[in-house]
Amino acid sequence: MTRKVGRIRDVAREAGLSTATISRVMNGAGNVSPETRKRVLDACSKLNYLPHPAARALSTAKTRTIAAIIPTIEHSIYAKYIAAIEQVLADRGYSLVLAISGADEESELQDARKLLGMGAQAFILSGGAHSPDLVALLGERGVPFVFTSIWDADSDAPIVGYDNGALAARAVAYLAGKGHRDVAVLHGPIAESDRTSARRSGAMEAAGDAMNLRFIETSLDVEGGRRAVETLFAERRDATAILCFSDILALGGYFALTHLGLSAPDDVSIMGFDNLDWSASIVPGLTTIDLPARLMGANVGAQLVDHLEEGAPIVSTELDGAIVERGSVAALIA
Amino acid sequence: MTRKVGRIRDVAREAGLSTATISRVMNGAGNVSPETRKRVLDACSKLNYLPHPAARALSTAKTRTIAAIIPTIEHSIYAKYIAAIEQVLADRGYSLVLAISGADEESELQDARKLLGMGAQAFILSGGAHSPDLVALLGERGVPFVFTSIWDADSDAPIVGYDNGALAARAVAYLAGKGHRDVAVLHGPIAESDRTSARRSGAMEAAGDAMNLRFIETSLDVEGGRRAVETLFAERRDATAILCFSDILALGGYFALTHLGLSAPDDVSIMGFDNLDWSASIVPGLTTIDLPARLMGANVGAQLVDHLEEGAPIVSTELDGAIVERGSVAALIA
DNA sequence: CCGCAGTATGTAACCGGTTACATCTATCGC
DNA sequence: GCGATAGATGTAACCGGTTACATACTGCGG
Repeated sequence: MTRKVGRIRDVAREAGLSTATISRVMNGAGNVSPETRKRVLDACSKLNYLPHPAARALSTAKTRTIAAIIPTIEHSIYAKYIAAIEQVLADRGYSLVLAISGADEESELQDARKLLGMGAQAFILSGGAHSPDLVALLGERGVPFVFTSIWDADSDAPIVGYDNGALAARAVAYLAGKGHRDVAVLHGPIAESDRTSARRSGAMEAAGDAMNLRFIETSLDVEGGRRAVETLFAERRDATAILCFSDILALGGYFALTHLGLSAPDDVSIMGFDNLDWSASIVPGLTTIDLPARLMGANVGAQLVDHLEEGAPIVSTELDGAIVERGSVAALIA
Repeated sequence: MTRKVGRIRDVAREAGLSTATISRVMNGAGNVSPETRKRVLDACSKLNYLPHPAARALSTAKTRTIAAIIPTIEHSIYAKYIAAIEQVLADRGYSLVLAISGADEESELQDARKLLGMGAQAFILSGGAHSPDLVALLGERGVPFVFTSIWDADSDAPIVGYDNGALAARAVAYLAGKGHRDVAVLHGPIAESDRTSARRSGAMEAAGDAMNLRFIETSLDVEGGRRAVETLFAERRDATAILCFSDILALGGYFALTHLGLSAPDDVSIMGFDNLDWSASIVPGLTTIDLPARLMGANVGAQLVDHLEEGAPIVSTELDGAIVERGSVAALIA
């Protein structure tokens, strides 16, 4: 009934050798004569042998599996980032197990427990807000983990990410440099992301008294951006620029403007955050902050593999973002 | 050095019982007296015990892990679908291992081998074009798999998906009903997706001699859509409608129109495929075909778990799409 | 008072690899 | 010609659970 899959024993019998030799060939280790190696490989392919992963994991204590827990996969910025992780892990012979926690610390902890119970050897976490139990759980078991998408020079835990506050400040300074004093700042739910609050603080600080920032919290999707901008303009049009803490919101902003018969940058300037792939194609091109999502994924993936394979230390790394200027922000003539 | 993690033996010693009893409690099976159960649970939490996944997998031959191989994660339609799969698997105590194959049959086969060697108990594949070796590999090992995103009533393998040809035909018929005769059809690289060719055939068939379809192949991203539409209008404007086989392309199309100073649906009608979440927010709202990505993910995930847990048969299921009418298609007055 | 059924628990074989150690053979230096 | 050494291969313990089977104890009917 159950189709018996070949075991190492069968290969050994087929090749007339011991299981130890088969194992040596499979792992490319030890001294094996060329003829023997060939005999083994022939037997393997004849029986279509694939080592039993659990058995191997049991004796070596290695699963070659790394877990990532993200709040959502439905924003392209995460998709890019996950794609980069998957790619580097795959190149190194590792697998990515994914859990989507929905920005809830408690369910993130549950996910981690499950993934641990599935053999994950390392964890990639998003942001810096996590249940203390989670950190304790991983620490206690000696499972390496790294926080991503944020930067905090004082963090005890390894971090690979960018400084959200500083980048937001840079965006505000950029707008200030273009002569904008009144800017509406759109962002997603603060409660759901420490990145959002970091960006808010950074923007606030950079603005100081010289500028008038108006923060608007909305849902983190295109419709949220659209609604916010429509509401903003329905009330009173007192902002010369709209800074969106996600390109997603900016896209909604464009739609709102179209709907109102207005357009950027003539009627109002608009600036994003993320540099999603359509932001160069939209008309006018969206001036935004490029986040190194891909680089971040590749970096964290490579570091974890190096750590697991060779015990290399995980070094916290601050990645930089960059303003990419396109046509959506006007210079105000004072 | 290496922090020893508690084993079942340690729990047994701590509780003054045998490993068999601990195991029985951990798995909720067999007859265990209430007091004993409590003693075991206390010992577990005291030692912070978590069963070793590989050991468990080795003796039970179950890893509670399901693999999905997708061509890319960077189109929201896949992200939605993956999110749905992850959710249902997580609810059932399963994990999702993800591989991104980039639409290449050979690397898909490699991925599958790796995932198999990682303990995946079932596979979720995209589309119907796969290496015969892949199907053979899975079949031989008795690993269940299902194709998704397509529908083929004659397929031997289990399929959960929608009929791309029929849906494209429906879109064409819809445009015909609105009086359109000349329509440009934008799509991604044919070589990369059997869904695309299915849609082409369906559209062609529905059009027959009554309509004049002009197929344009472009890269499957916003910029690709934009370029295609700009080129189209630069040459000669002979189409009254643009049918995009992905909302992504339609978005680029909108941008192109804006760039050219034109607008839908007055100057040209535009229709999409996918019903991505921004398609209701764009102005004018995009008339498109809603694909049941979420439902598909949930269905295939649930079926595979049921199959693995209870041996339930996997039943091929055709899911339906639906035209959602918004404002981007004009009715032509003949 | 005996035997049987049912419940609770323990014993140990087993899952399929890896690998330390043992064994055997061939080669080399002197 | 002999011991030392290196290379090739085999033996068996071990990784940490699960589970069939054995055992011990309890209560009940006859």
